[in-house]
Amino acid sequence: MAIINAPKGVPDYVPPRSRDFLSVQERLSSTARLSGYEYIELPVFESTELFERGVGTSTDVVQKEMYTFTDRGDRSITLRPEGTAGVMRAVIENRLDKGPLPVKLWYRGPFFRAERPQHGRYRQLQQVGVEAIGSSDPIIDAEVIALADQAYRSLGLKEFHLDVTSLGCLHCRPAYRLKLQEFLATCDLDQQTKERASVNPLRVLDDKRESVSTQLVDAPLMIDSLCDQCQDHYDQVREFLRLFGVKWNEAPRMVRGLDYYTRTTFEFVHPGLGAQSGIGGGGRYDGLMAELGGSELSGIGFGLGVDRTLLACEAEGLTPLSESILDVFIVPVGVESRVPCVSLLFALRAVGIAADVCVDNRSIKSAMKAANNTNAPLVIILGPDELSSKTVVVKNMASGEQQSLTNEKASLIPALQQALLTLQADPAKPEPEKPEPEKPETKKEAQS
RNA sequence: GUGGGUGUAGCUCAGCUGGUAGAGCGCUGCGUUGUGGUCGCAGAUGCCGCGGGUUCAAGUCCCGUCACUCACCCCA
Repeated sequence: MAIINAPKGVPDYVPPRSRDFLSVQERLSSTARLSGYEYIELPVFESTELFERGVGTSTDVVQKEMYTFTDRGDRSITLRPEGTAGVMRAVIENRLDKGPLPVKLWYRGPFFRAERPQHGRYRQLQQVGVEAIGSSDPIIDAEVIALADQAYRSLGLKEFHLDVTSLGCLHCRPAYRLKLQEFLATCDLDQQTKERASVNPLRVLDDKRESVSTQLVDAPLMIDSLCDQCQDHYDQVREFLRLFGVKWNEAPRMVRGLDYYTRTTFEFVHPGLGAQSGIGGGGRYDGLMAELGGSELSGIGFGLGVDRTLLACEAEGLTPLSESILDVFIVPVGVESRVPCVSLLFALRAVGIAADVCVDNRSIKSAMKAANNTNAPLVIILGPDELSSKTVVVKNMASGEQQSLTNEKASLIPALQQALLTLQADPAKPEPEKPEPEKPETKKEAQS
């Protein structure tokens, strides 16, 4: 029988790597959760019109990357390619924009873009995002950027950098746009790029092809054409970033792929991912909510790519992010001890100790091997001897030490909790007998 | 949508100008009567991506096809 493959370009995360995926997702979102953002759960499909109007029909995302289909009621539906438009729709529809401001929300989940897959680029991608709606205070721009910066640092990432620029506003950008178009008209560009120059000239600045970029060294930049308000806003954002200790690069040619961005835009870039180096980004979108029929509220937010952030962690050698999903593994010896073992198992789980048990009546040797494979720091052995003496054997897998403890919840569970705390604070070396003469280079290679 | 690369054991890969399919890791068992990780010994596992062609003979050469992958455009 032929096996069925996953659709092109969608990632599977299987153990043990799925643990790291979850850790990345949880750590990125806990940063938002701990920063006053409320969770918002949204549908993964929306009316196609939402993205056409919100993201913009001139964008590549809308023009060629959306998964769009007609449902049974003849409605045009699209799997969401990004998060902000859906959040705005929900905020308007649920009247959150009429309540206390700013509305601060976070979300996570899958997004879909029908692109040609590549390292770090998938047709189903996972993001964690935040949106702060209803304030145009530049301090919130800086706070949002610092939040993303903090989220990455909480994973231990160090090698990323942050690009920041201002795209101006609805007042100063049109004039700049004309100026840029005049400049681009003097350049030698291919047909497709010419079309882009007429529809969305800013995006031409971002072209990485040398034949194009060499012609653009003297192109006018938005950053030099900001109106007084935008200039002031941008100056303040940068001043706050300085005060918050966030390091960034001025990136006047950076253009983001979505039409709604105004003023502050930013992108986090990691060098370890190959061509798809953006691990997250965002910006301010001052006209979006009104465009979607809501209040005239400005907003700012970001989306952080979970898939790419995981790749970044791997590139920096930070994985595995957790050693084991278990605290305790229980090894029964002989059939009579199976039920007592499972009773103990339930008691441990009930107090929040992650525990599993060996099944299939395996030999103690085989069961210990299974225990070792789980990486659980503690193993409990319970057989005929322990049953008759009402004890269990608790083995520290790192040190190999084991001790006999009375099998009574009141004393055993606190003892286990204490042992786990001690191990967490001061994990024993993996191989205390060996002084580990290996060279660090060899070890690094073996890991990567 | 355009271009390059790769498909051989569970994983990473070797296999020369065609001649009966290999390594390391992992896995299973044994060395231990109730103890894993280290060490030693033994063992299992392959439609060599799929279809066709050339040949006495194809993992190897040719054609097609599918899949994966990297890059361009663009993006998380």
